[in-house]
Amino acid sequence: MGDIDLRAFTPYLLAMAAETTSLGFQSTYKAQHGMLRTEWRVLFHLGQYGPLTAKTICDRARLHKTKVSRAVAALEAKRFLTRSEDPQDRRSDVLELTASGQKVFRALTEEAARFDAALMERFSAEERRILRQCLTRLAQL
Amino acid sequence: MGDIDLRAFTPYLLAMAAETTSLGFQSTYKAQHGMLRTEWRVLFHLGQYGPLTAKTICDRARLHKTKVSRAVAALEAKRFLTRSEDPQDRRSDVLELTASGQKVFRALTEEAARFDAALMERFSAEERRILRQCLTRLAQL
DNA sequence: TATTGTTATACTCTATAACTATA
DNA sequence: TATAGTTATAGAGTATAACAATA
Repeated sequence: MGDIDLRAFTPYLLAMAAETTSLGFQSTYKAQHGMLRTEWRVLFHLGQYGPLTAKTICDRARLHKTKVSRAVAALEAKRFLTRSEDPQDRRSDVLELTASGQKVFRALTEEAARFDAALMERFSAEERRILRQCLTRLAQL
Repeated sequence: MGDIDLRAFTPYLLAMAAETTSLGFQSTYKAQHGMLRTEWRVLFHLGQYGPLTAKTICDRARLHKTKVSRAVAALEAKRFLTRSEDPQDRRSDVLELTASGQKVFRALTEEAARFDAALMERFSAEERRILRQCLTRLAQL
């Protein structure tokens, strides 16, 4: 060996690309709305799919229940969501975005779409298709 | 908006792919050699490019001096590198891998090459080329 | 004055175990 | 017994400021 360059090592390249691209969007949800990454992911799922229990968010977002629990508490403190008792299972609460939470969701999804479009602008349609396909498969290992 | 899926958001996809692919290789340097990610990166640069000062590693690896400082101390404690005074600048030490450090470097680079080959096996030559090119550009933003 | 490197501090992120209340 | 959710704790990652020694 000895002829490998770290810049040719896929996990390294992925980590660098993820770090670089995340930083830009991070400022949108962090600086503008005081949210952490997990909070934004939980807010996104509630905005996109409607009222859900924490368990459902865990399954769909592939997040551990402790992360969701803390993100939900933080979003509740910011008045971005409310809880109501789940009639089918009293261990769970159904979580729902407030009007304020929905407003932030819309602002963030719009910002995300703009951000992604700006990122992808530098690639051809073919490159974008292959990039997305490769990343999706690597993420699902 | 509202029609964006988080799985179509490039920074999210990159983060997922990076996390998934990193976990596998992490066990190699962590479990087998007790190293953290930054230590492996510093060790790699010393193994690949020979004796360097901390400053040079900072520049080449794009790592902050505090991270390099702590990684160097950890690698020194493991007897993977030694310091010697830089004749040109007494603020710096020249860092050099020990025989033990070189052995670990060779083992890890071989393992990295195998790991990468196994990852890329599922893609065509064209897909690999485009993936690498896209990631390199995204990492350099 | 500026740079190299170290130490201190804080915050984010990840992972796990232990606990509660319900099922 | 098992599951939904909470709390506590520790380790890892990131970022910044302050400092000592040297340039």
